[in-house]
Amino acid sequence: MSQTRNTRKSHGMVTAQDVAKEAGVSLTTVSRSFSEAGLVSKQTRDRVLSVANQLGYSPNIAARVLASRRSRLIGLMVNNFDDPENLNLFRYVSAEAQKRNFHAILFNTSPDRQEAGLDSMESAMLHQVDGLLVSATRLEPAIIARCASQDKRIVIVGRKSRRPEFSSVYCDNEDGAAQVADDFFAKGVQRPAFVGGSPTASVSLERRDGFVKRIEELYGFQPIVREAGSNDYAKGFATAKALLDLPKPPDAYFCSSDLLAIGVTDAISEADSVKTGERPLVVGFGRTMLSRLKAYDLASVALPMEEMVRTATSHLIDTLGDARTGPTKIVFPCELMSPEARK
Amino acid sequence: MSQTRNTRKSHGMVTAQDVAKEAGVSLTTVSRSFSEAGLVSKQTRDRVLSVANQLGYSPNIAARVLASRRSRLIGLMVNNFDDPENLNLFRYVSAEAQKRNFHAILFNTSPDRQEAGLDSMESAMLHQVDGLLVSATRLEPAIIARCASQDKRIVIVGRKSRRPEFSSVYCDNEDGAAQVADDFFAKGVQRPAFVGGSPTASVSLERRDGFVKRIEELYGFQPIVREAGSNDYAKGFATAKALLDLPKPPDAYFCSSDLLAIGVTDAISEADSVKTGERPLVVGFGRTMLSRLKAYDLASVALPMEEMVRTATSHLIDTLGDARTGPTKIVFPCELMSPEARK
DNA sequence: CTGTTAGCGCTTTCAA
DNA sequence: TTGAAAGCGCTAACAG
Repeated sequence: MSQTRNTRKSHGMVTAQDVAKEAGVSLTTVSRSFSEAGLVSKQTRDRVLSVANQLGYSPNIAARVLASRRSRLIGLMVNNFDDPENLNLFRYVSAEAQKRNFHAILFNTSPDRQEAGLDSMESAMLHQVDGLLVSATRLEPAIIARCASQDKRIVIVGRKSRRPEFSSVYCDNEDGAAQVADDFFAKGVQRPAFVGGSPTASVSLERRDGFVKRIEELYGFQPIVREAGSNDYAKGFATAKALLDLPKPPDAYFCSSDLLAIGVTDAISEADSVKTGERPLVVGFGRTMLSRLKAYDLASVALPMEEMVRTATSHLIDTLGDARTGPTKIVFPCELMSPEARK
Repeated sequence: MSQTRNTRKSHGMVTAQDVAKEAGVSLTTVSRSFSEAGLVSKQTRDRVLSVANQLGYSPNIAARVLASRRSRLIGLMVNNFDDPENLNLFRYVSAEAQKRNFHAILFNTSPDRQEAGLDSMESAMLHQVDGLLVSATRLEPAIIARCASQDKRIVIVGRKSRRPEFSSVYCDNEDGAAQVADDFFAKGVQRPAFVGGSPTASVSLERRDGFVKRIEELYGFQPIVREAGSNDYAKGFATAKALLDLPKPPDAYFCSSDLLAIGVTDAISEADSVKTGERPLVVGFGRTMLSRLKAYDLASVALPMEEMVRTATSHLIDTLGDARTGPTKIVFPCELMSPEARK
């Protein structure tokens, strides 16, 4: 190979080669000194590291990825940017990933983007993400196929995966919803209603199904069910408005998220029908910051968001290595909490 | 070179080489067919692309990054995961980046993480991010130094950069705050107060300074100033509580964020002193979802979040190429809006 | 424990 | 317009 260049490459980047030369060891030894395993004597390693430090060397990730076929990058696919709670997804995924020397690369798959899901998936693949964390919502079949074909490890966080090939980490949405039904029943609710978010979002569906099922068991009839269309405040508001116009409006609303519940609550506060009569119950889901606002002080089903997200992230990272740990489901419990409950 | 392997590498990945062979062209031509520029005849290109497609080829990003020294990755450094508004940062950065075939890689620099700022910076460098988008808060000097040394392009979004070497895209926080002062004055407020978030966050400081300055001009004295400590609901609540216990509590609160304002409002609602007298004014900043909640219906200074974030992102991407476009400042106007104002 | 030797898959001069 | 060749900087067998 023509060594027409001098030690420092034209780009001014110090390479492992430079360090090797300077420390009087081989390139391999430098490489090894930078990988965790103890393939190198502490003595040599220390020297290498110190020389590297002196020279201002740091390994080139791209080269590492190319050679090792591992990127230490996990793709984070998210499509809901309306629910404030999703901020916690970013927070804990990034925190947990970084703790383990991984990083999250963001894929916005929200439906209002042109090149949504599948394209993101492609990009993700190209970026050699080691694994994929998919937030709550439904995956398009095309995407699923694409993943499967690459047998990338995928963990779905927030909802149960129907596809057996994916792991998922979630809370027991059905059970949480059933608790609400029980509560309604115990409180003598007559006309229970469910207000869901996006009818394609599994989380919302799971909560709906759990609720409907238990209501049927308890009451012998189905609750009123409305899908707001998406998980957002205005939609919750509008949906409740419509419900309040019914001849006999519901006397209790179970909403598939706190965000919707806030909207529903506000609609109720405005309604004339309510000002005269009894105030209907409203229960949300998530026990997020929103449910804690004093002005609402909403009953809500609590779920261990941080633990869920961290678990999902570390589970993903942990199982990247083993060819087949097989898809796993990790379930966390939910618990309906009244607003007074201090946490 | 020993060609001991067959066409398809052991890893089952189709390479540009494979495509070249199959299409009867050179590796170079394949590469060129995949880069935008028209360095290749339409005819050849089409053939290459079709063959590639047939073979299921897609370029390996790591190799591309290694060879080209460009990653099409922008680092997004964020340290506030409490303010729901920050979700919009993720939303619009990722949307805008993806639109331009870039991706955002997330760096959580929140102070509660051990290996916060500087380490993230290191990682960012290693990941060969082409540029860095830094959200509103203050940058540590060490980080600044590190960036400068690599002369990476950096854009600060949400606040004015004090360092001349960085570009920033922000709204005129001082002016927005001054508008609030004017409003207070016009409404006959007697004892104005400012409630800030983190005293190290420039956004909060800019808003404070703008407010204090104008109040002084109008009133000839300084408003009461309190720093909640961080931009979060509970802190806002607690701060207002303390203020309400003063012998002569403020009759108007300007808060550096809607989140704080909500907390302040709730504290006020609870206070005995208020139940009897006049209800003090509360004004927030951002005109976020929170300020629109009917239960609060908060006056707030509106800022063009989407435009700001998108502009910052595309400005960053646009200026990656040119060695020295020189740091730029792009300012958007703010406007105080009363709750009634429909938007 | 350390070094040698091949690449990983792509971009990029330089020549044709 | 196309191709040949030389790496980008690192990892990973395989020896020793």
